[in-house]
Amino acid sequence: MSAQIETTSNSGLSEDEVLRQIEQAVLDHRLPPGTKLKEVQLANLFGVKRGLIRKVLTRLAHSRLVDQTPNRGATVAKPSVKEGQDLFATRRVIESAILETLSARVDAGMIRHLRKLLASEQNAYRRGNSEKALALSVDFHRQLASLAGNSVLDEYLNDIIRRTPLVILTHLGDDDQNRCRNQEHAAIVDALEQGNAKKAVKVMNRHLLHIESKIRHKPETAHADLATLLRPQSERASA
Amino acid sequence: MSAQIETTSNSGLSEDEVLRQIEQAVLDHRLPPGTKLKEVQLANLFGVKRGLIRKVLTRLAHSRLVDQTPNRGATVAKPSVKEGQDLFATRRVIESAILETLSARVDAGMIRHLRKLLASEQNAYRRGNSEKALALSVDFHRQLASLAGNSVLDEYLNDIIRRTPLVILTHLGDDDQNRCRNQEHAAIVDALEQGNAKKAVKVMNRHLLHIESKIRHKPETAHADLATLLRPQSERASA
DNA sequence: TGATAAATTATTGTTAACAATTTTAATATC
DNA sequence: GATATTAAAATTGTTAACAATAATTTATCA
Repeated sequence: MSAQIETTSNSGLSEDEVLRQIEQAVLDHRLPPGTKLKEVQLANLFGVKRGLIRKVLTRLAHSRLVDQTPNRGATVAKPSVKEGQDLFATRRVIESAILETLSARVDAGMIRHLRKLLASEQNAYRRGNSEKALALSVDFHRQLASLAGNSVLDEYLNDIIRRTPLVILTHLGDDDQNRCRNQEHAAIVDALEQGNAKKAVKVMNRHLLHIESKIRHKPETAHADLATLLRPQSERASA
Repeated sequence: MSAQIETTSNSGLSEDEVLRQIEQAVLDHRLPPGTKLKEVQLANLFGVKRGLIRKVLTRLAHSRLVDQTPNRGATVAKPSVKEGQDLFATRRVIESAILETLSARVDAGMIRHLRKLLASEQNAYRRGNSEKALALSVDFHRQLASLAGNSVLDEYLNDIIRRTPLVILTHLGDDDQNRCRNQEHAAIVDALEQGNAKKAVKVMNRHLLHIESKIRHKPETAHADLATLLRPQSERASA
């Protein structure tokens, strides 16, 4: 369990800051789904009282980033396949709406801003700085929402962004293939610059579907071979 | 302050139940925006300890139903005009997506279910039972989301539904003109039955725009007439 | 009489202690 | 050695008390 620790030794963090840091740890793939979040441990890590941690966990559970079970504590959420599919489908709806809204109000300054972001993102990829690239990819989507100027869509997109890693890590694993494709970000900005909302939306849908289409029920092994199952463990490993 | 009290005298309510009741009071227009929510008072009303109320208020604040200010307590939220506009615009996005999703999977049983709901709603309007009609109108929207089967869209719609009264009461007042028009609900179900998603979406947009279009900045009186302002109060009243 | 300061009350914020439940480790039994 | 039982430790849930802050009331002064 490795939530980032940023704390001053004599005074603990605020509730909001603890919340933010745990959210960021999820986003950075540092907190895998299923991770047990123990109150006393977190309180010690962040240099705060347990009461504050309990408040933070309540909020995280309310946002569905955390599963809380009575008397058993909190774990990082593990969304089902259906939830994962629903989340991505909803993400397509929200991101499309953001692009349509943004397309109607985009100006040269905004395009410049987005292009700068893209350049940083490409640079991070080129240097092989995986963490940085991930953060900038995420920020690209956030910036679209922010520039679109609808605070409710912004809010929901940020909610979705926070939950997306849980789906990916639970069902697909931490693999570069399951991340944003940078060239599609560029194509979205191009379309926005051309005032072509339809095209932007189309690229965005493709962008999300490249991950979404991989989220499915894993077929059960229909009829497990009993002989294989009953063989001693050491023999099984070499089979 | 009149949150509904449903409690057993010897044992208080669960956290979830207190949350639900406060949410319902907002939805029923019983808790106007700006209402002060005092912890000790709520604890007494619901027969619970103050700690539980604090948890509930945290959750309500996280959902933006409540504004919490440090050392000053919690009040029922008063969304700005912009937030109100953003919320309705987002509502149109979400409800449209729900209808599109539902249209692709609707069956005769679902139509029957919706028609029953419509009948109850019409009945309540006919009898002049305003509270009941409001509840059934809200439920209509919820049922569309539930039948559509995307849990994330469902979640967001419910969030929006909880926040909508705050916008309406803050900016438009508690007036039947600011409620759902029942015949539009019927038209939506007709369109769904005909497999006409486009039509359903169109009616829904009109349905929401009839309220949304009234949410705007009230024009400031540009240049107050000094003579009028300085006139004694009694003379002013008759002018 | 109105404005300001001081006192009192009400409310929110925090805490450590204890209760309740779960998990882990140790011990006993077969 | 495997399983069951018991004990101990860890963790979560709750609470009342107290601290800190804000709101209201009362007293004082010009």
